[in-house]
Amino acid sequence: MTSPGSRSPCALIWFREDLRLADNPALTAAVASGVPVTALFVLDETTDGFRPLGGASRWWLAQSLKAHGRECAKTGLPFAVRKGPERAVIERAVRECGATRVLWSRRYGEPEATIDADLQRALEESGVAVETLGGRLLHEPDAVRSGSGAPFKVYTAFWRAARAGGPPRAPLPAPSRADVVAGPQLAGDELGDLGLEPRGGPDWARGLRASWTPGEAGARAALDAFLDGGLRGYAAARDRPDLSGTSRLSPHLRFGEISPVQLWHASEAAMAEGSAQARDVEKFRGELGWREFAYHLLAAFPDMARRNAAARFDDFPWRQPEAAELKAWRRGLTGYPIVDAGMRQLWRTGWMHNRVRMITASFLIKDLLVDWRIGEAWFWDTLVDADPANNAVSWQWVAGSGADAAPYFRVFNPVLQGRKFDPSGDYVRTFLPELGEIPTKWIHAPWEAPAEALSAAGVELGRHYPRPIVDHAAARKRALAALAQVSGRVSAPDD
DNA sequence: TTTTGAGTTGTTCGA
DNA sequence: GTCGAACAACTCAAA
Repeated sequence: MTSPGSRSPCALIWFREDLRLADNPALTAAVASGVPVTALFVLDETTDGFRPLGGASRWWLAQSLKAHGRECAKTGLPFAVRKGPERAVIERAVRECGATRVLWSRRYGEPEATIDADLQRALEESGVAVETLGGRLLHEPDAVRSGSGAPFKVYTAFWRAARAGGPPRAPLPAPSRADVVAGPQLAGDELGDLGLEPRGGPDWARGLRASWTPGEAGARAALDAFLDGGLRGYAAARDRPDLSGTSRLSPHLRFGEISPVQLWHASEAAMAEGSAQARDVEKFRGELGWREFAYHLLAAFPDMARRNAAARFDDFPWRQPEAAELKAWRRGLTGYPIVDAGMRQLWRTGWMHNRVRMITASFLIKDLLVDWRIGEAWFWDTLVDADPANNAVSWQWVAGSGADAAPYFRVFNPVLQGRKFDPSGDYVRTFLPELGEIPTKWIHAPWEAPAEALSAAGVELGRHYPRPIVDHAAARKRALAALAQVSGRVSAPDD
């Protein structure tokens, strides 16, 4: 065994949630250093405090790592994947390849940020240079502050302040094969041995395979398709689950296959060449803004996935749901078509339209009065874009337990929402084939349809499709009463 | 310090 | 059918 000192210096790029070569500041810095570069990804399922990835995310990660391996190979960058505790794996890899510098893109949640800081200190004490760069976000979460220096708790103010700093930096090109000086190839684990993909049992990943192309090239293709057709009219169409009005870029962003900086400038270019209107581009950027805001809040409230940001919600009288109720929600058998279509889209494709996420979440929280954390956990397990910041912040937003003060009366009516945002009923018909023949007039409330219409459509309620498991009007009253219990109303002071 | 206007995404009721 | 007001009271952000 040779001592590290006898090796020629090299740089280790540690890929994490930035599985891309283009616009990757850490990678660009590694390549620019001029020393040979080698790359590593670590699958850590043992370190204390990490939230295990959900099933859909594990599937995505497996595909994304394969794709990333191919991209690295094309560029001449040695890439390996290893399983084990991050810190020990990185320290060992540094010794093995004699790395004199280690680079990575920053992570923002906990315990990741602390683990990174500790590792950086340890490496630097042993004489290894460490460079941590941004790349996941447009703005560092702690760089945007209100006038009083506190983190923002209201989106509009946050986004206004964030944008006051000017447009984001220009995106970086992917290093070319000629740029890359290949370092030593680290021995790695076979992807198939990592256990990321489901084995045995029903092939639930089939729908995911049919719906997505994970990886940097797939991300680029999704962006091109969006720029081609989706961005024009985005402001209006993004709320319509029966249209293809959204970018569907969320899982690619989640795993860093594409960066928000790239998306920002791509939308800028589309506007410049006249293929998109300012209104649509602004709306799209606003969605990037929500992602930024979620990370901003997560930095301020690291417990966002576990605790109510508004402490008064700790006393909220959640119901202990019956197993059957929860099962009906998860399987899409609540009897409310828009809710059920959403839950089945989620199960089948690993993704749900944003509008329908709000409706299904509102139904669980407000209609069934179930603790938002139960829903958050289900989404975490089943969404391919399950993001530690977005998922937790969004569920708390619907619950009203988030940092901002939500109007107490924000309770979604699943019938009205369905009629308003899926007016054709095509979204429901796509995911609830048993309702395929029901006329649009009753598609969102089949129990209101006359008996003849139901039998003509071949539907017997309670047999082919369930009756509503709760009465929404009554559930709404119950939810408002429960919310009143934790309202900030101060009882009369007895002074 | 105090004040003021606003707060992604809603629903219902009554005119 | 359409429209505007009402729906807690609170917290946030900025003036």
